[in-house]
Amino acid sequence: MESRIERLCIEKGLKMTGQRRIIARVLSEPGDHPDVEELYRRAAGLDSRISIATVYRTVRLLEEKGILERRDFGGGRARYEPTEHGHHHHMIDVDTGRVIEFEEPEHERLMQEIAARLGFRLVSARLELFGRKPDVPPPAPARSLTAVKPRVASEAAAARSTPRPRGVQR
Amino acid sequence: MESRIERLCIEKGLKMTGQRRIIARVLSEPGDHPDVEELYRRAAGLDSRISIATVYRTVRLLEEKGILERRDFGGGRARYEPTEHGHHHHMIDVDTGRVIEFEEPEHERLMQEIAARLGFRLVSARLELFGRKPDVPPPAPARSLTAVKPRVASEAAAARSTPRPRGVQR
DNA sequence: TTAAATGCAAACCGTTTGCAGTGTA
DNA sequence: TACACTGCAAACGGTTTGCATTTAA
Repeated sequence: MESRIERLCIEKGLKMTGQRRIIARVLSEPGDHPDVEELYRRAAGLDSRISIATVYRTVRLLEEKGILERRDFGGGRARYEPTEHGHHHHMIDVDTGRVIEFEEPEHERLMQEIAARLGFRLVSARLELFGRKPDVPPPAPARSLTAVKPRVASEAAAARSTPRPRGVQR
Repeated sequence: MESRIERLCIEKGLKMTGQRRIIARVLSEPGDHPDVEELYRRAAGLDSRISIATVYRTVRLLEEKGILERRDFGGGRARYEPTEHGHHHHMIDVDTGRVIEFEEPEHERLMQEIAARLGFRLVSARLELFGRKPDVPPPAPARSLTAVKPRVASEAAAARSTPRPRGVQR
């Protein structure tokens, strides 16, 4: 079965290698925003003949072709999502790192207005809301936004990513 | 003459070394958001006995003390500004990298509302507008957001920083 | 057949850190 | 005098790249 992204690659004239097909398939999984390492992990799970260099080259190529969009939610790693849905923004759960997308026409209009007031033509915009579920108290070893994969030397660096809710740093 | 940040350092019980005093002074220059290299360049201009490791350690310490805030406007380098003024957001000129701060109460309210609608208590938020002056056509060697200091190997990386206006990559 | 894609390992860049020496309080 | 701070250089983590090899079209 041919994934959506695979189809787009073919349309753009890219060669569909085995590795590319796997990566395209993983990227077609809906509703998440994996970083390159996560992508690599999932892809390697399907076919171990994939190197992380290929994953990096592929997401970069796909971004240049307009098939993917790169996001930066802090933590020092780029995350990717398929380009498809219109303008949308992100609500990030600071406890789990989960990302929820939303659209907001009123907000769209307001941003145009602000830019115009400052004398600019709006090229792009980024709105990210960092929040916490009020009913669920933060789990015991509080997992911060960037705690997806525990690391050693750079944990501090990850925890310091912008914006960091006061009191959650480690 | 004692800078605002220097005073805050003393209040927090930090030792005021010559290097620290210089860095504090540079950081007190109003209305910009330098990255560490820029900070280092300016500080070294005032006193050459400053190493970049000290600049990194200082901004980190000052961030932990709540005196500075770290920003990420893409380009792979953290930028810093003094913590002082209330909630504000940023309009970034994609041609020059210049940053304009603004406040917007209506927007503040809207963000609370969106978070609540999604079932979250808002912890923090980030709104960044990337724009271009409509009257000034992009200068010949188009200076992108991250072109503050021309580099060699990582120019491509810098140009790919989120969000990147299509057609301005190099 | 050939240009594009890959794997490997080394390079790169921003940032952090270990250690021995320096300077503030 | 004690301990925070500093400089240097090496380490680190994410990302890119040179080169020889493989592979889709």
